[in-house]
Amino acid sequence: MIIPTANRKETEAIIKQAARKVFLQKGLAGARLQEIADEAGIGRTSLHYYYRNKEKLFNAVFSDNFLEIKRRIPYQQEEDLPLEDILIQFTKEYFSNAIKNPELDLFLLNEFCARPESMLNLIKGHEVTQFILQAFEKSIQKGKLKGNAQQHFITFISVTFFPFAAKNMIQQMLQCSEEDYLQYMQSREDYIVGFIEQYFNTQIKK
Amino acid sequence: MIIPTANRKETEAIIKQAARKVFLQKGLAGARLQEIADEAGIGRTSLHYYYRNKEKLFNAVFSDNFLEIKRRIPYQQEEDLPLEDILIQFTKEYFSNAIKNPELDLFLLNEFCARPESMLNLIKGHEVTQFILQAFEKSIQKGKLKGNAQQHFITFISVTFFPFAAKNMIQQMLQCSEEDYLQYMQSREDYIVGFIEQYFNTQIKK
DNA sequence: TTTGCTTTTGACATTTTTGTCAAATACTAT
DNA sequence: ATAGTATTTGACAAAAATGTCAAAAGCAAA
Repeated sequence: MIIPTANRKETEAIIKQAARKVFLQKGLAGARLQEIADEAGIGRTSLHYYYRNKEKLFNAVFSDNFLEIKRRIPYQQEEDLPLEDILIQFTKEYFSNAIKNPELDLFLLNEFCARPESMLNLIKGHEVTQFILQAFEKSIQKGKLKGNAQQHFITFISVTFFPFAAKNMIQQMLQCSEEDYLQYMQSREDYIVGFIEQYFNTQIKK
Repeated sequence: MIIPTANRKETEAIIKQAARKVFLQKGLAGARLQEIADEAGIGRTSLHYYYRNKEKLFNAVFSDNFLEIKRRIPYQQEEDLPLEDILIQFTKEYFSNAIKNPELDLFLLNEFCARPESMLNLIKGHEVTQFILQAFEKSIQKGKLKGNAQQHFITFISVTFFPFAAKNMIQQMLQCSEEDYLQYMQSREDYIVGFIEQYFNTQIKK
């Protein structure tokens, strides 16, 4: 009798990491098993041994990323925090995770397009979206914020999520290296905090 | 002697339109020539007759989209307009085009990832990026705006570009239909104008 | 209607990518 | 060391997708 050795899990992890890299860069259709194998430093045939086929491999990597996403989107039910605090807290935790994995965001965007159902689960199982949306609504109801909750919500997602999804685009637009980009993203966290304080707070003063 | 009949151009247009649809939906790697042919209502072999191969077809469609994108990104060299006016003008023209073609934005984002080189040309050939970035810089230099030009630039791109790229994601998050989404985008144009006036203008008053 | 061209079509070839299998190798417990 | 299992490998098969070609069909002018 043989226990699935630690080595197996290790290899699986290496493969998934390699696959992840290639999938994120090239997408499901564009990824080549050979490239993944090379990246993992194993023969292509071994890929089939561990994961019968491309789709299975993709799903394996992907369900991992589900978990990663949930980790990345922290959610604390302190209903009564002021809007500002909710947004800032979310931003901070989101950024600290997203900076480690900027590629994931574009991938997500695509999945929402390619496989909406599976993404729906992700959202449904995780109420943070509704929570933030409602935070905007409440703030408006209380007269602390002017305007439309949905639009504010979209704005908030845009300024936090998009810069990661558009990593390559931004690099090209600002004509900067990856290091510069990461630098921008590092300081962007503080920028966003300032943004929240100014924009979602000064609304009423107009 | 025969003049390339009007019919040829027509067929080419039909093919390109079909190809465009499939490419935007599936990306270069994911698109199948057969599907494009079906979509265009012609035999797959004819595709090769008009455009020798997939890449040529892609480029043909794509250079059209280059034009489309350039059309979509209006650029007038009125250097001396105030920042606000520049941004608002850009936003209006951008929105009027983007609403007709939300798919293009996500496609672009992906291409920047998968084929950065070809995207570079698009940007290089069109100075609007630099123009807007510089508009931010000038405004800061003049003391009319506080903060960092790059960050503001990213914010501006985020709130305009992202909501189109994230069409499906937003639909799921707001749990709304496509019509609702388009509705939101319609009214978002005005929202953004308000946003520009408030945020990129009130910065100094803090 | 014939000539000379363009366009379409289907059969086929090629290439690319994925998937299978059995033999070789490595590993582990007895 | 050996048996038994896990893993790797390379040769091969199959499938999927692209690309080529020549013959057929269409069309317009003489």
